[in-house]
Amino acid sequence: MNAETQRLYRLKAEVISAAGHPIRLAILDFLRDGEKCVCDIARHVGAQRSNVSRHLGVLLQAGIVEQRKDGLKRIYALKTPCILNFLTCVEGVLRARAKDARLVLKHL
Amino acid sequence: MNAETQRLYRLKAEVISAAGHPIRLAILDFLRDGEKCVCDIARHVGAQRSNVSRHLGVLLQAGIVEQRKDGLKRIYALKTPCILNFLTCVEGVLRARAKDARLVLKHL
DNA sequence: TTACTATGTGAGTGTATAGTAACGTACTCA
DNA sequence: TGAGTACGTTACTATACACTCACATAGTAA
Repeated sequence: MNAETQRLYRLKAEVISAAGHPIRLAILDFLRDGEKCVCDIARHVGAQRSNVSRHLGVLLQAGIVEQRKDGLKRIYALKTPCILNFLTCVEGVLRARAKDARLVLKHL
Repeated sequence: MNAETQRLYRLKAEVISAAGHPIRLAILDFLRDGEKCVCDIARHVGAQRSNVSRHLGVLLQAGIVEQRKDGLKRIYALKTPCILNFLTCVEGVLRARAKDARLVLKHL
């Protein structure tokens, strides 16, 4: 594996791990129905505003969301909604995990 | 957002962040063409075997890969190949990022 | 100007994660 | 039985990350 390939994996990992946090996931799911301001997002996910602001910064830098100013507010929106499709696959993983867990229980 | 929803986001984030590491991403990409043993994987990604073994443990626990024994070797395979579809979306994100970067450069 | 609102950011702390080296285990073959 | 191979695991250090508090900034409205 050459350096260029490694660099690409690093960039991809950056994007993926930006989505791999409970709060950021909740944010992405919330943005599914349209753009929102930080205050709404913070209220919805139930976290402190400064913390949410940081998480939004991570998503913004990863290129998953985009931002625009509207007076006092900053409005965030999904930039690449295909991220949400991925959640379907993740749910599949969780379902398979749950099934395995049930099988283990059965054989105790 | 209630506790159950939060728990679900935590579980999903666990799966996603399991994929969000350069080496683990390289492993998943390598498993695309079929099951492999740890020794082959370690050689391919160019990391220490013990390190690769840990990363495989993370992927295993997340339910993304599965494992079987074959004599001395442990063979790992993708359990939910839909994970790879996601990489297409991630590449889209990176392309958009690159495009933005070019635009910024143009206006310097 | 002053007060208020929405947001971002720096500093500090605690926790989680990555990587490595050394050791233990399980299997194979002579 | 003993040597060798393919792994996993433990213990350790270094680094990264999440969270909070306090403060800075920018717009708004009186």
